[in-house]
Amino acid sequence: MSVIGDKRREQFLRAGGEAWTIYDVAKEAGVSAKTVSRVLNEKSGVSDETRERILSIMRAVDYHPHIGARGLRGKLRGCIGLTVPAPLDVVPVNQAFFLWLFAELYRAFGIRGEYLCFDMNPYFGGRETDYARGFWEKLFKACVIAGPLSHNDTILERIHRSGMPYMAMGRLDSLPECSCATVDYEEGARISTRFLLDRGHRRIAMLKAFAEFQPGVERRRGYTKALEEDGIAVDEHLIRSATFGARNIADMVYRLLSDPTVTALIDSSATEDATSLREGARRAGRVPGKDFEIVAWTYADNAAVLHEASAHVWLPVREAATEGIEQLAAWVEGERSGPIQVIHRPILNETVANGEVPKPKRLFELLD
Amino acid sequence: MSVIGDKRREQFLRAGGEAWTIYDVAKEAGVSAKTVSRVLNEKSGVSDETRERILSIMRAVDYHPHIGARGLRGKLRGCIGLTVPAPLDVVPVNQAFFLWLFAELYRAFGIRGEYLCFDMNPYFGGRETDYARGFWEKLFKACVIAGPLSHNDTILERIHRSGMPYMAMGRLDSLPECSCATVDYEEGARISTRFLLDRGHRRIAMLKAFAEFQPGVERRRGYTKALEEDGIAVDEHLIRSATFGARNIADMVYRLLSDPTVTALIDSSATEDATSLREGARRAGRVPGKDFEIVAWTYADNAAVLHEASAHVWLPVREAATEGIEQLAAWVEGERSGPIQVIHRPILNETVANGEVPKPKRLFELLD
DNA sequence: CTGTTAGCGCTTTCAC
DNA sequence: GTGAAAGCGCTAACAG
Repeated sequence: MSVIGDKRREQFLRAGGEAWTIYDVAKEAGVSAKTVSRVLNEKSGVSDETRERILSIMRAVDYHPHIGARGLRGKLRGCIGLTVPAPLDVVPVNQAFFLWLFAELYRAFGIRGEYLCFDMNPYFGGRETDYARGFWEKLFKACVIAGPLSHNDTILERIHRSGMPYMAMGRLDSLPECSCATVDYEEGARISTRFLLDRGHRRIAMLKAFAEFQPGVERRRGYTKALEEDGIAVDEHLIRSATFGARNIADMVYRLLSDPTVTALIDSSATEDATSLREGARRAGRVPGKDFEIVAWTYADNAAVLHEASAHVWLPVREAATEGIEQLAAWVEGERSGPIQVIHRPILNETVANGEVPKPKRLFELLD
Repeated sequence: MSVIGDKRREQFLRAGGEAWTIYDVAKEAGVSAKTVSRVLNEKSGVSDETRERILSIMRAVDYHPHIGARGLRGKLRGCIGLTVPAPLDVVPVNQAFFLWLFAELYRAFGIRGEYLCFDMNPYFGGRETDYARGFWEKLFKACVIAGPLSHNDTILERIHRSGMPYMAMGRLDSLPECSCATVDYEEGARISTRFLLDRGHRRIAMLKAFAEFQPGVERRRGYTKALEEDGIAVDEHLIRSATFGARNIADMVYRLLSDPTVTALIDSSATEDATSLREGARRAGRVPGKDFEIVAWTYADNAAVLHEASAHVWLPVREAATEGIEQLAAWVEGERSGPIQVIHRPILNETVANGEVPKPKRLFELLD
């Protein structure tokens, strides 16, 4: 039962094709704007008859509230944000992981009709912008921070203090109480090193990623701790930071293995690409799995990134993220409050499947 | 040269941690809000000295304008929208295509610091919402409409009339002047049919997708036109609409080929999955490429979706989309105005590579 | 070069 | 059950 029939609808569209405001609807219904607002926000204090009348006018004229105006007076925000602390074309985001993450966010938020708003945080005018600007500009009602945080990040603390729902897929030493869903990289490095120490190695090299980021700091700390447990001093030459390129990784492996006293290698470079490791070893005249032992890190459960490895350390980042996203959704819905703290432990696996994992592709790598 | 030093910064944060408004900045600078607004919007009429002072205060207190308030008085909008006319888990979106599209949008918009806002248009409370709500709610400054439009879509016309920049990756018979970047499906069907007619076939079957959508309508029209050119009447039994499942496609192929008079098949189902076609043929006791000829459709240039096919029709949808996105970016920047009209012609290719294209995965299909 | 006033479309507060 | 008035943070129009 529509007050304004379909045929008459056109004549109600305002001159110039402007959209209707709450006042237009109110005038049409012969009520005040406040009553329309009450209907809009599903609040009580409106008779069924009035409510129906207003709703049918809204439908007839295709009324939509101005999302910015709502956020101005009320505190309502528009979107669920997805930010990356470092530009997408700089930080290595895996295609499969991105697709997975998008699907998760769809299930948690998209399905409920939320907007999902990406801030890709580019180098804009030569330098990065504030990755949390979506919060400060009052666009985001909640935010997922995807990617490693710089070890001297100061933005996260401001987000944290704002009280808005957020979930970082990484932690920060400087803010242990932050809301996060991640993996304990320190523990990953510790058990990797422990494993090799227990097998008698004393000169253990580590190839590590994310030098300038928190996960890199954690890797170093775990490695150091394990060595200290056995009273072994850290030799700085045995730690090398890899950037996110195959050539660089091969180079770093070559340099580490050129030292003949090195009998073991932890590949925590996070590339999951065996070829560049083999290439580096070959150049150093070393045979992986034969004259040195390897522990390789992987994001895929029970995956054999490198069949020559003695063990694989599985980092359950997706599993942590799934829980974190769920909890963030609950926080947005007011069913809980923050902070979220999901920190999964890496698992060291000595028996791994035989097949090799296909080389992962970065987000903007050529497709097909 | 900052008016407020880093150490003094904290004391300028308002009590309760609320964000600064333009008035706070103005008071701090000893000017009016309008002057601050001018600086914010990079407008002239402010002395260099005043501008610098205001800018340094903004930096010091980390001022960010309220994006909603800007859109309220000014006409500024927040995000570049990405909408799907049908829910993402219903319409078959290819993973590779999605990744490609995201990369294109990143290059066109993300790089400039624009927000990219997805409206996934779910079945919300049992039915689809208006896929253009991001426009009506004044959230989108521009919008890409990704996916097939329903043949009786009425929303596109309202977007068109609003004058906002938009680009649909599909057309609508009812709105030939709409802004779009797409492929001429009618022409694709026409040349497919023409090819088979010229090789002497008279009983040509067509497996077609998107029954309820504009591309489905166009397929039928092209097929019909070609037959009519040769004075052949359309036999309704020779056209079957496939839904987006492998089983359904095999079924439909089986039914079409069960008719022994059928000597040719156009597979415009858009699945790019050869296995279900072969399965259907097998069940009908037919040998593809031997006792019937096939024309298969593909989105990948020079791809052999089906090595038994006599010809492949390549639909350059990505190529069209790239141009469309570029033009949309120019429209947003005010360097041009709408509507965008990029309509690429499909190419019929008789010589195709030998290898087979891997089975494409849908957006939310299980990964790895 | 700078300020004042009004008002964007909504929600809050308070009154009836 | 309903409305009047004020105000959220910003910018347009106009004034000086």
